[in-house]
Amino acid sequence: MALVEKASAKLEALPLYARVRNSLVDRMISGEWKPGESLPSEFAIAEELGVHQGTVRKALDTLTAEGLVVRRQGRGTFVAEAEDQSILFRFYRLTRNSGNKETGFPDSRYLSQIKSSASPQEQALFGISGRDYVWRFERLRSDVTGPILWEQLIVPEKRFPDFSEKTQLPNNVYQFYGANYGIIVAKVAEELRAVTGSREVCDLLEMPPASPLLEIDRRAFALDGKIVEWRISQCRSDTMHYRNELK
Amino acid sequence: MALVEKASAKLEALPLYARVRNSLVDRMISGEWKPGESLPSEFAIAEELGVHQGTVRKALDTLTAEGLVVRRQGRGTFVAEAEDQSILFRFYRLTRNSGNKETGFPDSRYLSQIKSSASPQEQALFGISGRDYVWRFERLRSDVTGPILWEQLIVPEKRFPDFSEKTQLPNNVYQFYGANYGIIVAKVAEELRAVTGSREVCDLLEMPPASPLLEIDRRAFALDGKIVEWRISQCRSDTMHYRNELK
DNA sequence: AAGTGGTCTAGACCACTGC
DNA sequence: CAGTGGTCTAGACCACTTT
Repeated sequence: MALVEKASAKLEALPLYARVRNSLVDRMISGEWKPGESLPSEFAIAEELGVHQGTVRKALDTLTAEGLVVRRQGRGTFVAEAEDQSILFRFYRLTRNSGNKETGFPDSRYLSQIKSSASPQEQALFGISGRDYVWRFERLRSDVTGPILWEQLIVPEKRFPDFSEKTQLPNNVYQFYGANYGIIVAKVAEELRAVTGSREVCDLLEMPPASPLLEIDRRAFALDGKIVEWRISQCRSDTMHYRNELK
Repeated sequence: MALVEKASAKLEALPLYARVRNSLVDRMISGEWKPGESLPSEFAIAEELGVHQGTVRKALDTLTAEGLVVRRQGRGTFVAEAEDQSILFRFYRLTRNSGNKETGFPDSRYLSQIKSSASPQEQALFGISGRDYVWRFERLRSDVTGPILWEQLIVPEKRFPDFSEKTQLPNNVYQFYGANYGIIVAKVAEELRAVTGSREVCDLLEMPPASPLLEIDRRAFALDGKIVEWRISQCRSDTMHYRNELK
């Protein structure tokens, strides 16, 4: 039952706490603990794996730093939900320019929602074949002041088997992925560019044609390292900006 | 000599390791240890402050996570330099689009360099008065393929007393701040927008007039929490993009 | 009161660096 | 070889949450 024989530990590449961390991640991937559910206590994990509680703590500290679990004193350790660490700042960096009025979380209007075969680029991105399908969503996000951004969202059908033309994506899609498919978004990579808005998008955003827009090309990675979502957004840049803090 | 009486620890708001961390940061701010210099060993700090070595380790782990120190097994603990954690990715997120040819670190050509009184916005930003001065640098950064970005860089004279019209800023200004003024840039906040390039900037960047440019408004914070540099960059967005990874 | 995570001390041993 | 940071165990006590 021990995670590894301690005698062989010296031969292993990774320190013990890192192997504990990995074994916990594996069990999250397998779905043993879904987002929002609690993990066993430090002592329980330590006993199960045959290591000291302090070593388990270090593994859990690592997971906390990675944002994969949330620990609450007196309550327990929980698989992080997309809600935790305030999605608004974790994955949503767009902010109104000033007059910091809270305009609330943006609402989404879906413009289209179709299943189609994966393009070569999508095949490469998602690691799927030409016979596989992807779902493409096109939506317009607005807050009380009006339209903010236009967005195309693409996911591989394989990982979201029972989608249909009627599937309603909620505002917080990452929580939706977690709750319904056990998919934990562990990392997001974004590329930002300034582009000239097409006539169609400018119309949707209620801007003059050829306005400069902030384009965000985002890939969301699941715990297993594979891309589960590709998203291209074009955002008004007159009233909004993208915030980033580097430490 | 002890950091705090342990008896009074219960009354303190912060845990011991956090107070150790803060006292170490204070000494970095005071200039006792400058960027690149080494701190005392864990045991030495522990003895000096009258705490256990494990507590000092936790404080140093925190500082490592914050990027303020770098630890090297067998050698010691060093105040982080701007070079550490590879400046290219820490504070320089601009990358060529594809054909990932390494085009090298961009070179800078200075277009102007003047001292002038602080505008109201600059007074607020830097916390200085209307009688204080700022230095404004305007530069064009290029790599082997040509111009990449135009940039205006503003620093308060107070913190950089012996600047002159002849001061040559090196490419890596943060290392320069550290080595020459003991200023450790602890945090950088950026706001990104898409803008329409002015005729002058488009000319400098060798782009058609009114091209969409990626504008980056950046404030650099020193260890003491004050802003030490304000920078506005406008970057070509046809060949370059801004990369960001959210975890 | 019992169970959880958070802090702090204690000490052993390992791995790496530089003399 | 001595000195550094890195890992791992061990156990005490505290703070918070739930029952």
